Amino acid sequence: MGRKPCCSKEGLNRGAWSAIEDQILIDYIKTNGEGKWGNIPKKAGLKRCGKSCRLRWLNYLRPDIKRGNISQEEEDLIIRLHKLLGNRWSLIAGRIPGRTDNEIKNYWNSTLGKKVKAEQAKQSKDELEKGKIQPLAETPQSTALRTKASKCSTCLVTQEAYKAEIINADLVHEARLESPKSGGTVLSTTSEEAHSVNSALEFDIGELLASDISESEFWNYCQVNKNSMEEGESSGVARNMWLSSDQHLQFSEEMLTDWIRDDI
DNA sequence: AACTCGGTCAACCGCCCAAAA
DNA sequence: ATTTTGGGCGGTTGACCGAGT
Repeated sequence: MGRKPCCSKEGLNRGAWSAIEDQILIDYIKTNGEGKWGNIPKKAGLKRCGKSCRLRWLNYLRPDIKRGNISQEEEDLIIRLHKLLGNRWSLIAGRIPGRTDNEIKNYWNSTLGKKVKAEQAKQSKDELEKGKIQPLAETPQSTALRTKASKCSTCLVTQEAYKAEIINADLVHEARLESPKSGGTVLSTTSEEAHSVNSALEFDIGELLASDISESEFWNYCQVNKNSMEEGESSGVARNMWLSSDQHLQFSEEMLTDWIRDDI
């Protein structure tokens, strides 16, 4: 039963790839194409496991990989996408041509993450000094949303789950709502409880990310959601939507008026 | 010159899940 | 229906390098 193992790990090379190994892999893929990584070591005569071949090709040898420093535009995009998607490096990389998930992850961990953190700290400090904002712990909004996203390429997000995420404090683990127009995701969640909620209306995040839905479609979703709210809940949802969309969505005044009447 | 330290990045690890058998 | 694997992912490691002392 099951599949045969792709390769034995014994007797395989590890560590840095040599130029000769690189050339063997390039030649093989030029002739046979990508995929079937498990077969490559045997067929190409490489003493590497299939996983290692795949990684080497995708992160280094692929012809469409962009070399050189990350530009300012790319950096801005990475920051925006990270804000939207969290540590979902492959998704971020998918939207930055020529850059690999590994490269972006490394860049974030070594440079960008610290930079963003420092800027945020400075911004908070400035605003605090100007009296624009209350200290975080005292701000009622600070508990509204946590925006850490996690791996959810296959997770299903339900309307009910979304409600649960936003409204029920016990279930608010991670939720986000962003504009597809801004190049981000619509909604993601990792709440186990929320996942277990049944609903007829399900959204596959992977599909949504790939489908590039329009803002009006997105807004329709919000309207449907809103209409299913109990009295008194919609304002809370609206607030959270507003908070989460503040920097990314360009909702019109009319759109928002109905939602944020009392709560902000 | 020798050493330490911190940053960078390629490569590996371990997990998850869809697909194959 | 069940077991097993391959592929894909994010997290982590460790080699390497340059700056500072």
